[in-house]
Amino acid sequence: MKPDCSNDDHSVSGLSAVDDSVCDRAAGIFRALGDPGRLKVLILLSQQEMCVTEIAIALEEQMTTISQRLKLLKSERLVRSRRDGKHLFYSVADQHVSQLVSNGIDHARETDP
Amino acid sequence: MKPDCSNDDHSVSGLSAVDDSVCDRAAGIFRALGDPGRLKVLILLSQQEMCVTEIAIALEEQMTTISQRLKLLKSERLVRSRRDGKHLFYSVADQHVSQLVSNGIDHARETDP
DNA sequence: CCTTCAATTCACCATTTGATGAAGTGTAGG
DNA sequence: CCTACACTTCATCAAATGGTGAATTGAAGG
Repeated sequence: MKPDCSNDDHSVSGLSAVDDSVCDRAAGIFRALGDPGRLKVLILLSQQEMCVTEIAIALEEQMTTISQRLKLLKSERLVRSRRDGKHLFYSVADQHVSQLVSNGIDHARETDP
Repeated sequence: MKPDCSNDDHSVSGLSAVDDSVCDRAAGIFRALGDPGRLKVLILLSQQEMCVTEIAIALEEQMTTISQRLKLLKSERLVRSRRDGKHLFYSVADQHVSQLVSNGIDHARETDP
């Protein structure tokens, strides 16, 4: 039974008919970005490829903490890693990710402090 | 002390020098988007203005659940509300929000299933 | 092989989160 | 004013989350 305020549907943006699995995946991505610690890692990696120790030093955190964050970011395919000798170098998975992060930061800046 | 893998900084994108408070705010926004339930509400509202009851029916959830989600989304300034008689109509705060959601969905679709 | 450095995994903890039902606002109509 | 409807707030609780130190894996170099 429809409530008396119901409106007839007229889809607008490219957001109509979003598959549940796609929705879950998108939420997973946003969730991964939704922690200041992980976001800082991504901001760093948007600027340059870095190894775990470097990130830990830059953010003044324990290496194990950074490793955990990277694990989650990687499980959402937001970062990639490449081994070089003893080091594992991480970088943003693709330009799309930096874009997403950048958009979020922009929006954060635009809405009144 | 620098690790032997250290690289000289050469900022690239518009993401260098991100204020801590901005970072926290951006993370807050992403966190709000990072739940399938809330994301579904936003996807609905990206298409049209709706009252709480309508949203609850559309998503087959309890009204109190939807109300809680809307409260969080509003606290992050992702949605606006407007009263009309007994009804409270909610809509996306601005086009930027739909854009952000849309980008996330796109990214979710692009990365292999 | 043995040691060292880099990084991950594991187990544990406190904290946060999200749904839920009961109770409380607030608006309109009789 | 009193009732009905629309919605929010509150308190509760199980589940998920994030950081931490100890133990583990993995790659050089002697």
